Amino acid sequence: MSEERSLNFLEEIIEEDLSNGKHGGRILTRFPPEPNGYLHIGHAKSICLNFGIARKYNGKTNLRFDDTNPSTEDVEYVDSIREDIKWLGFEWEKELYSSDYFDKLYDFAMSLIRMGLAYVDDSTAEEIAAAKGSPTEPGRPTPYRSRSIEENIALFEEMKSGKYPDGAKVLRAKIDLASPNMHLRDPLMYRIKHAHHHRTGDKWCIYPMYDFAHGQSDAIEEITHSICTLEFVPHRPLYEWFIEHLNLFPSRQYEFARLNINYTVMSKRKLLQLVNEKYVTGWDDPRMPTISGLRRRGYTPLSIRNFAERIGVAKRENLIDLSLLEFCIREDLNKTAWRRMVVMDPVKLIISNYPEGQIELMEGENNPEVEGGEGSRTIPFSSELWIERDDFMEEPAKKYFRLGPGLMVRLKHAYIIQCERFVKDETGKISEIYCTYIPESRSGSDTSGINVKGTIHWVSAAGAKTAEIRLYDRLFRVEDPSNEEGDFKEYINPDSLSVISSAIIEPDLINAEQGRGYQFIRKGYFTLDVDSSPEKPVFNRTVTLKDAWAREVKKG
RNA sequence: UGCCCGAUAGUAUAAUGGUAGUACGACUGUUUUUGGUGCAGUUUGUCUAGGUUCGAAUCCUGGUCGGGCAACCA
Repeated sequence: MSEERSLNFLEEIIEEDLSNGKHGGRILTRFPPEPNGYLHIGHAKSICLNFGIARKYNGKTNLRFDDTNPSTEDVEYVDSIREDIKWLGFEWEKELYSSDYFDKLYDFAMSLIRMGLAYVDDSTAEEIAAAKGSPTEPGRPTPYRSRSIEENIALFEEMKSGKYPDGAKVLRAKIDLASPNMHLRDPLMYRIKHAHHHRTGDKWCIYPMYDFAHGQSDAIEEITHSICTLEFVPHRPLYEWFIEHLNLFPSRQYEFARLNINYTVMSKRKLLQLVNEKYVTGWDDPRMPTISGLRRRGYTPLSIRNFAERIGVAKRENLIDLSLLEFCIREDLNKTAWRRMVVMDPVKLIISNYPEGQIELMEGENNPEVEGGEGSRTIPFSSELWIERDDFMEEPAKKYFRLGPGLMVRLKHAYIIQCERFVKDETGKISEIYCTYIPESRSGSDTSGINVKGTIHWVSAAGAKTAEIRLYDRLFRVEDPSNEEGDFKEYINPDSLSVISSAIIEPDLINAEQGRGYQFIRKGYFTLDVDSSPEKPVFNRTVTLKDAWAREVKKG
């Protein structure tokens, strides 16, 4: 293992355990999603942590679906979770389900009852909540706390057999109603839920609570390091209480701070609202921070893994700059994306000294970052071209390196041109720009000796194809929507999506492949969307390029 | 006003009693047939008040601030 990067606190714990010979040097972690939604980038952090730590220390990682609440869970989610983890580049040792352990868990509950450490309570949810007291006042026992062991056994069996309706009874651990830790005030172990489970069907009508399932599941699998997020810190004493009293394998729980990124939200509940209330088109909307959304947006597994590595792991609350995620995807795509030319806001450019009707085939390397360019494609050139409207200024600003009356630029992969004149339509909008080209300046065999400051992209008008382009921006207008007054949805960015219905694309882009990143030169990184058809390609903008000129303009 | 967790540049994250460093961002310069990339550089920080110590970001005490905990959710 490389020691270049310093260890995070979890790696320190593990190295210490390893040097103490704990568990015979065996490391087994687990990733335990509840299949009630799609995975998001926060889960990606956890996945990279759990799988990454195991990989680093020659251990393994189980995938365990924490499916103890049938009313919120579904196989649709199981499938998407599996796909997302694989896509991120990780392989699990075993695929398991908390529901695999329902029989064992039931037996565990019975033994606790026999030890006098659990009881059936007939109180309503409200009564139990009221009797729990408050953080500053101790709780009181309900009348059912003193039931005999025999009665509890009989009642719990009846609960299991389906004799009672939902909510009629619960099974609680008998711990300490005065504990300063609310989680220890006789927590619920089982509730009655006559619901169909996506794996166990109708076999059960009682289901264990998280606290009675998670630690024991870890112990059954002999998980050595059970890594979860900070909100479970107060649950840890309970996790240990069950393991201790049931005399199980001593799995240990460790907690880290969950990921937050600015200008988005990161809770399944909120993401579900965005989907259900149609603020986005689905879980995989490219604006969503879900793994499937990021994938569709054009993010690569490597960029997300690198991101997870760079943000680090600690126990303090954090709000990561979106710019770091963007840096990570640019870093990867810069090295892998194929360059293409696309004009999004076109204006006609006519080269008056180039033979009308002539077509010349230019060559453009696919990837200048790689030796050999990963091959090349041909780009037709002719006397009529489309260029970007903002690559021309009637009255050029200072430090403007593009076209303007009398100015010269290079057409990427082609010739240097000089602007002669321009024409406006009746609305005052520039409709045509006339230039002359310098024949000796052809790209690759330039003998003109002329140096120009600017290079612009273009597409030949003859035979030009079009595509729909979807430009995405941050989903929210504020950095931390969850911490603002009122409903977080009030802070949605109304301009998070803008569509260019017919951008002009160079001919080769008709052959664009699904899953590949493209850099539209000077514009950004793009990828083909699933909505594409052969007649109508659709591209998603993954991220813009850094734009020093835009910053210059902004500064005034 | 109980218990628990935390506090280092704008944002993250190191330094584990001995030179406060790294990344992103921002800014400068340089290279460039992408105002991209690359390269070089600049910028900004230990919450606070005490204590221990030759020496404290680090250990101790008080305070302040932020977060979590009283779902038949996970």
